[in-house]
Amino acid sequence: MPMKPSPSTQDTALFQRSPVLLPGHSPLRTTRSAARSSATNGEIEPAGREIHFAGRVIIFLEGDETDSIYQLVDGAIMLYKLMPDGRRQIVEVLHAGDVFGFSPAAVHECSAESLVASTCIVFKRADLARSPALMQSVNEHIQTQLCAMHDHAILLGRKTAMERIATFLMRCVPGRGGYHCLAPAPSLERTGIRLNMTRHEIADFLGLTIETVSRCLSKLKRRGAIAIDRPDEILINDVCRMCRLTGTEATCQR
Amino acid sequence: MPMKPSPSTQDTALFQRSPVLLPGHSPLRTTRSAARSSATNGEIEPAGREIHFAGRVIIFLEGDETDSIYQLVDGAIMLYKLMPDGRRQIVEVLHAGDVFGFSPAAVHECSAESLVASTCIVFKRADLARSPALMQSVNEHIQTQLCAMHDHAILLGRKTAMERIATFLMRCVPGRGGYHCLAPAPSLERTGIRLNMTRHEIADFLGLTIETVSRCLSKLKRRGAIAIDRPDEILINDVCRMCRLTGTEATCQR
DNA sequence: CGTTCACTTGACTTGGCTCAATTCAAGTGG
DNA sequence: CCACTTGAATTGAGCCAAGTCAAGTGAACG
Repeated sequence: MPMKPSPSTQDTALFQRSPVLLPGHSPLRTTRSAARSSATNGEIEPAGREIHFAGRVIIFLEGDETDSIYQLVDGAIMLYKLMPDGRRQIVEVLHAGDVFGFSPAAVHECSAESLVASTCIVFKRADLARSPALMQSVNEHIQTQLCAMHDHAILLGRKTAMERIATFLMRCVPGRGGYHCLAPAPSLERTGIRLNMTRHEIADFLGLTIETVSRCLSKLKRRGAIAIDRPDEILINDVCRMCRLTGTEATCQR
Repeated sequence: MPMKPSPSTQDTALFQRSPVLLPGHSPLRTTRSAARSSATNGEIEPAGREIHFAGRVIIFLEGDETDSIYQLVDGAIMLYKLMPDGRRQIVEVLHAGDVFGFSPAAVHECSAESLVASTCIVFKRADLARSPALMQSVNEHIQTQLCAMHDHAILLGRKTAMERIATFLMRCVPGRGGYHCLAPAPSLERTGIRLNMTRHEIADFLGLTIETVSRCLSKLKRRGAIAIDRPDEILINDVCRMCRLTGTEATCQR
């Protein structure tokens, strides 16, 4: 799996060094959330600064100095790492509740970019130690994320290209994505999903190439398993059948 | 990367269902550590139960019910997941300080087996919320582990077989293993390392086959980069040269 | 001034060839 | 006997190179 560094990946690293500041969405224009108001939505609340990002905005880069941690309130964010020669791996795709931005050092160990318009709460790392409630919330989410990484490790280490794509598509189905497929899920038959990622990003998340991603999706379409309305809007014709293609549907009874 | 499920992997899953209880090392024969003594070694201390394992003992299996979390005090433990057809992925290799055993559900999301004789402290999950100090410690370690998983994701998703092996060997070098290669490390030249894992386990950790692992090591030996004293005792002739083979040695200056 | 058409651009798809890593099959040695 | 090594054959996924498609952009025209 050598994977020649693709030029567009390189571009991201070389030419988007500074965040893409969209008018009215500057990541610097922050809103101080009511420091002592009751929790906004049951998540972390004390002393956090709320920040809004447009989609496709670089939030920070690997190596940037930092003393903060982030919790995603709404939206979707990807964390990625680059190898010196430009190979990229998207290491996590985060959703509401997920936390990010920590590293054992004073610099970020990976880069973060929003996939869609997103809202985060930012804290100083030091605040964590002071607020048990905050720590509690971070702790719970980070545990779940570590488990998700375990699942992703088996995907990257052992699954075939088709199994990876099927797993990825299942991730995007509301009820299922995360963990053990909730067998009697609300969405049994066909479901439309929105990917919010380009083929390139999907490839870099799943450890594949853009062409392999495209080919697998085409094969699924040919087989009638999915319909591709627009590149990032896909209709899964039978969710449980898709689940069976993931290679890990041990528990699903249907 | 389909990877035919190897028969021995299957055996582990099917025939070692119950922990291998070695005489005098039963995981059930636990020692209640002084509940209010000063911290044993700077790690978590309140209300934890200390447990000792011999090497090669299954600590728990994926799917086992649980309400505990573990912190490894000393030794080495691997966490792994199996696919229904027997493919295995070792998702983490843990060392002193690392925590494990959590999952979003009431059952373990992966299996744990000791690589060498090990000591753990076990807590009830509920204890976490009660003890800020405990939570603090767990939190710090889990953050580091998540970052290590990020590194492992790039290994599994983007590195070549040789880069994976080199990365793995570097992990085993005391000063280096974890994060960014500490350039002016104590051990510059040759270093002996002990793997504590079979070729099979290394393969399942790195997303390769046993033969590929063996071939890469042989190639490194032929090149004079390493000497293989015994299968799991390896001499790295030039640590910094090895580091350069990992594909991610951006910072190392030597 | 709005419509049309040629052109550009970027993302995606498809085909053909290649090769790294797997698979299969013997060994080898402690 | 089991773990590991080695060789030979196979193949899944990568790499290269076109080709398709949709969405602009802009100059020309009625």
